[in-house]
Amino acid sequence: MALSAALLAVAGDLTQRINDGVAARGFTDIRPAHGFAFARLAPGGATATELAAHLGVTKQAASQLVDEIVRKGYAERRPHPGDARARLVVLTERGRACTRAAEEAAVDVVGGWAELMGEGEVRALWGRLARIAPHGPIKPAW
Amino acid sequence: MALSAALLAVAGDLTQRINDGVAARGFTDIRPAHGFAFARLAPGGATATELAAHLGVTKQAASQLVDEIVRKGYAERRPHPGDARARLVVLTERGRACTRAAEEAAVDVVGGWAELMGEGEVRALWGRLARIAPHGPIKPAW
DNA sequence: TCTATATGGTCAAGTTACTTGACTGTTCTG
DNA sequence: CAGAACAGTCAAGTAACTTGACCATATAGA
Repeated sequence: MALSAALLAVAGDLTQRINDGVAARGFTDIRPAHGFAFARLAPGGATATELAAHLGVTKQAASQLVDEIVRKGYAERRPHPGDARARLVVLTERGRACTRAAEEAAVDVVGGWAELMGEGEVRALWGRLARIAPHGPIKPAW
Repeated sequence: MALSAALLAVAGDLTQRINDGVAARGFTDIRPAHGFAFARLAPGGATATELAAHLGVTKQAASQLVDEIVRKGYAERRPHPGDARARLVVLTERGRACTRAAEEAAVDVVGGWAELMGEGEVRALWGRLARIAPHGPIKPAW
């Protein structure tokens, strides 16, 4: 159970720091959940239902999240080529800028880890984590 | 950012599996957050304010959580020896049984990891995590 | 000691990020 | 070309928090 707490502590700390870094770069109106949505949208966009599956929430919740990021100018809805029911959600330039800010912030934080334990160790840690739960839920379950 | 997602995936997966294991052992009316509260209460109890600090929530939220676990029979409030303002929250036998169930479930899950990557690797992983964010937030920040 | 401030806890109300349920319009399947 | 499956939306409900106001006790300073 201590291992579980350690994992949560690291995940929570990292998420918080990245969010702080993103806010420090001028994007103060978004939450970490939006960042994980951006990650799914970045390579070519996605539908609301795909986003829902990625985040582990209902399609209604995903749709609400899309409403919000569209309203705030981070994404836009386009007609889906090849499926008239669906709408493709794609990032705007602002959305891509925010995603870059998140990447920068993540590099900063993980760089701090590298000072603590060495670059190779960080890579090894990453590799092990990726093998344990490759399709685990992104959102918290509690 | 992929590292962040991997961490969250593992933390979420582990938390979920432990909770499922606890439910399978007959404790179906609690959430992971309660488990983290139990971990703080187990060695001699704690006040609501201490619990709030441990979980990273307001004292009101902690107090509500205590109300709930008291109502469900997992803990009880006692007068605090040496501070008439405070009340010491201690686990009941049911609370301790639930904590043991959580430990068992955790052992099961982490045992699965050991099959995947070896016992030594799991220990190494644990050690590194503990060094990265020894006082990170237990609760999700998003 | 007495007073001022800090602290532990509770009560009440408000907020937010979800959920469930019902519905429309479009696309697959046999 | 009917009927099931699916993308999306609208509306309402809910759970787990939050903020704010308050009381009782404790601690520190004059």
